[in-house]
Amino acid sequence: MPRVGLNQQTVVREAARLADEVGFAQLTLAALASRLGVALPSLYKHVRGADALAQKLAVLATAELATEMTTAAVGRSGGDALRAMADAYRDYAHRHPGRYPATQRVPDPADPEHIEAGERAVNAIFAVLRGYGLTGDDAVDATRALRSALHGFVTLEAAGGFGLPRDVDRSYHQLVASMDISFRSWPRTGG
Amino acid sequence: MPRVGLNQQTVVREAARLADEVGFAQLTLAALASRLGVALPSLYKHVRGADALAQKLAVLATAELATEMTTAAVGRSGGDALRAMADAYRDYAHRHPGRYPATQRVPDPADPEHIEAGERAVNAIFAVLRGYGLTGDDAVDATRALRSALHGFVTLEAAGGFGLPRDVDRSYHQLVASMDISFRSWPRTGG
DNA sequence: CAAGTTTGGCTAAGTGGCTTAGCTTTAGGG
DNA sequence: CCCTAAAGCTAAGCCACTTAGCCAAACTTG
Repeated sequence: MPRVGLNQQTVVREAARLADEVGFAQLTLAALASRLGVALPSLYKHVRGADALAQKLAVLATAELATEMTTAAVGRSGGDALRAMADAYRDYAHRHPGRYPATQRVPDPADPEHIEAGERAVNAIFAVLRGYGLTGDDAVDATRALRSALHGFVTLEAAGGFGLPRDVDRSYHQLVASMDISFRSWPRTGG
Repeated sequence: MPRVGLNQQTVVREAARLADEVGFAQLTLAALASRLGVALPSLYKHVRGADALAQKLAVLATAELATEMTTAAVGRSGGDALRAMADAYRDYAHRHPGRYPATQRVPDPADPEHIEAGERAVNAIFAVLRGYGLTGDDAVDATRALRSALHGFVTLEAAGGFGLPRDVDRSYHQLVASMDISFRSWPRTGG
């Protein structure tokens, strides 16, 4: 049997591509193996199992998303930065419908790369909020609010939860605009 | 074989209880059958399969949630109504961690009960927004924003996505307060 | 109350996913 | 050139869902 020459990285990368094509929930070791041209159990030489694969995919996707959020906000501030980051966020979810859900997995404390990626994403948001003068507890609250709004919107959109004909892009822009207003007049707690 | 006397309603109700105990993702026909004291295939006399069960559970949970949201807002208006409804929403997700995820399934057009439940939930939100003077396209956008924020928060919270020590209840209240501010000064489009 | 019918239970069997065990063969290093 | 580590394989088992087909309980009706 000629060797295909896989390693963990190639396996995870192909899993990401496959997930984007068929959906995160339909990402299966069987499909991945056949896509890579090996028998299913061969994958276990590179990943510890289905759950570990999802975990590694989470790292990959979180890192990508963090990078795109950071890049979008660079050189901007205030509402400009917020809009750019929010657009980058939703854009990523659109371009990578299979990877995006993976990013919601809570970072594995045993995986430094995962921790780092998660921190980069949060720090990108923190940096934007600093432009609104939000720090400390206020920044934590505002970060949670922003993550909730963006994640919620993107998730509902992907699930087909927005039934009415009203344009979805516009709704998103309104949501971001309303967050901008909120951050300007955030109820300060002095944290 | 003595009959247990199941019907679709008892099956779905027990599924809801079981989901709350073990989690929606761990809700399995095998576990449900053993809980009900029958063999697994017997369930097929009452439900068409695992997917249909999830669908029926979605109807049950959506109807419950819609009722609680509506009840919470009754007799209140403006920020009062918003806070009451938001609290009811998160409270439901806390009390029914297995049912809540089921509510995210998009209503089945072929199931009038499901459609009705979904409409009741949306109408509850619409009613609250009317208190802010939001109607037409503005109300659609604002509804999407509110649903996104609440769903996103509750989902991230349930997933353990809020790592920092900052109190989560307070963050939620801040989020709701910020939505209140947003709705007061919603960027009108004249829809 | 008896007979017939409906129906809610059952067992058996097949599919597809994940996982482990253990073998073989390739590829690379001494 | 041989030896070892690793990358592939097959076989086999587990668990979930699903379908088919049987049997007995309960209801309906004369």
